Amino acid sequence: MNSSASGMADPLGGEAAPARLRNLPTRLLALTALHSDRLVTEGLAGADARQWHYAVLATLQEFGPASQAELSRRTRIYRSDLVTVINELAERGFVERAPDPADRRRNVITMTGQGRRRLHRLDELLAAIGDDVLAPLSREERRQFTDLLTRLLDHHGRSRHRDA
Amino acid sequence: MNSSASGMADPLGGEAAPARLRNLPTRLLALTALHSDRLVTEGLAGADARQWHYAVLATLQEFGPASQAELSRRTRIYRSDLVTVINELAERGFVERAPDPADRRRNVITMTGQGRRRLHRLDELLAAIGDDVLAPLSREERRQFTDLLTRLLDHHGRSRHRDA
DNA sequence: CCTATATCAGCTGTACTGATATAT
DNA sequence: CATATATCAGTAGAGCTGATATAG
Repeated sequence: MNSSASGMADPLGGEAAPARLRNLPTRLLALTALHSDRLVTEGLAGADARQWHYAVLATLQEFGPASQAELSRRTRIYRSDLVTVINELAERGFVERAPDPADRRRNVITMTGQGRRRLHRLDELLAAIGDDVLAPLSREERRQFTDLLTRLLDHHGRSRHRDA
Repeated sequence: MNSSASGMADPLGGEAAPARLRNLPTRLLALTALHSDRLVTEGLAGADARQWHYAVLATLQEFGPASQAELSRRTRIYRSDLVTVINELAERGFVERAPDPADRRRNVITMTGQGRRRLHRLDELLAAIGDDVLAPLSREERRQFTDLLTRLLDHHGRSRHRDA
């Protein structure tokens, strides 16, 4: 009656998780983020967009034309993945890619007027999705929540673990 | 070692992200979770374990022997993936898989003594990792943080998934 | 010579879907 | 027949790595 006739992990009729899991902060964080990501991805997909599109357009808006390498640094999108993202944005007329005459290794990515309009549309969309994700929290709690996340991120951003 | 000679997205010397991204709650959540997941995965890998192992052992400890379907419902691990997880745990002697004589569609999964010891070891490990992830927060802030996450999860659990 | 850039090809692990054999 | 279980095969997208051609 409930659901799982295929290999599904019980969307609807789930039984209770053990206390160890219910109270594990890292797990709560992972599950919340998973759900949030899903809402964001679905919401953007409905407008033929992806998170990475927004990240690139927002960066161009704030810092002006930039090379792909710079966009990579600011958005944390891998340069290899950025190629595709810029392709998608260029196909849709939101950015233009042109070789940099001053440094011919680089492409200069510039946002178009359409891209600017697109960014504003995505601003609205993401605000709505954010409201949905944070729905159960009061305004003050939302402030708290983003503040705590920012502090966690800052802390870990300073201490990088990469090597081994 | 510090920065990008290959296709890397700026481990260390990243330039500032635009305000739109720095303030986007869904993005903060995603990045924090990504980092947390990485610490958890690495920490557990150092002990030849995975998050799913812990979820299954914790469930068995709290609710006793169970079928794979029940474990799937309680842990949210897909049944198809549970097969592998149980294999791994069984190989290591932490659980036993036996056909259920009362319902021969089922396997009954039972935790062994070794499994119990393993669970306690992972409890300690995860507590240490959690401390690491939440390091910059005071005890009261940690409480707040997990409380906010729980409320978000509960809220959304009614519509899409279920936990409790 | 060494480094940075853009691009390409590919890997890994996670979440998820679909199908099947078997049992109830 | 309809449903539940365990298993297997496979997909989609994210995050990441390595290599290469080219430019500084």
